[in-house]
Amino acid sequence: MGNLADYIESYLKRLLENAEQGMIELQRRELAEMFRCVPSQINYVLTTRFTPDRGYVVETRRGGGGYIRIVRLSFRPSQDRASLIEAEIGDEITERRADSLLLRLEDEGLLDEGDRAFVKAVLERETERLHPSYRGTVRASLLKAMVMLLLRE
Amino acid sequence: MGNLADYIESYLKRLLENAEQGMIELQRRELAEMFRCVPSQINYVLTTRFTPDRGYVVETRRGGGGYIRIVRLSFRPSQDRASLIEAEIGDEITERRADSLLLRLEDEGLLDEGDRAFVKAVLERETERLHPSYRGTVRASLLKAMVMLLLRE
DNA sequence: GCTCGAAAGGTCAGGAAAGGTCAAAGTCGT
DNA sequence: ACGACTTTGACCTTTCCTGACCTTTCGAGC
Repeated sequence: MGNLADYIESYLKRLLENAEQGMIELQRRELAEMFRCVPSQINYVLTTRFTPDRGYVVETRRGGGGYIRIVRLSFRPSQDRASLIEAEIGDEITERRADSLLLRLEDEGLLDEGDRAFVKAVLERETERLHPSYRGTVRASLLKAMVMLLLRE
Repeated sequence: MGNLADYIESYLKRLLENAEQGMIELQRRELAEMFRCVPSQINYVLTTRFTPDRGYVVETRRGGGGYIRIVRLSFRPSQDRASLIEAEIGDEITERRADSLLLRLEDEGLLDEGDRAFVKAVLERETERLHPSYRGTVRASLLKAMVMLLLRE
């Protein structure tokens, strides 16, 4: 754990711990100066460490007065769960597999009947008019997004 | 949030909050003097932040006794959520309009910062690898699905 | 009424100040 | 020596702010 990216990561996480609302805002250039590295190193840290899968969202703005904002999601889908969802769903999924995944989540008590029905209905409605060859991937995107939102705490 | 445009934006929004009928009227020159900037800076703020997509309408009049009027459009009206969202998003949507809509929902207090950022991030991630000609429709599907899920309850 | 000048607001292009991207080079563990 | 991860730097895009110049409206004086 001795490289620069790790130091920057833990510095940012420390800031986040102490931040109200689990959100910090800073400038890329300043941070880079602080760690004496090129600015693009900051992007590297952000894209490898502060991803939605790991429970973070990064928003930025360019131009004068630009900034980088890191939000720590209140729902932190546990590492396992996030990667499990990712692995289970993948880049595309059939309707049958989507259904059975939803049923399984309901069985495990992670989703209630109403949520499951709602997600199922949205999946059907949003995919039916699509060209068949795109349904699988869109269904996967939709399912991942909604499940992530529902499993938050 | 450290630049002039942001300060002017939040000043105007504060005025709007306290205004009856969600409408304010002011003079460009005065406002510019107040913030010690050139008048055209006001136009910049108006065209970038108070757009119809974000839920505002701006009317102006030149000449003696000229003015700038900003009206805030509110969602709220009774119409049920689902059809309102459907109407607002439609079959496809650009990234810019999606951002505007999310900001508007946050403005209205229907979404918090974290949820907005999360939805924005998912839209970007799930959309970037797609063929450009499909992005608009997939983005619309994802946005509708997530917003409905978040506003349900 | 007309004309003209003053008093609004509008437009646009350019420079400066952020942050973004990508590929090549470097490092490190196995 | 290989592969994965890290670091760097050259070049790109977006956003902000200003200033020079343009258009519209009103009203005073003819």
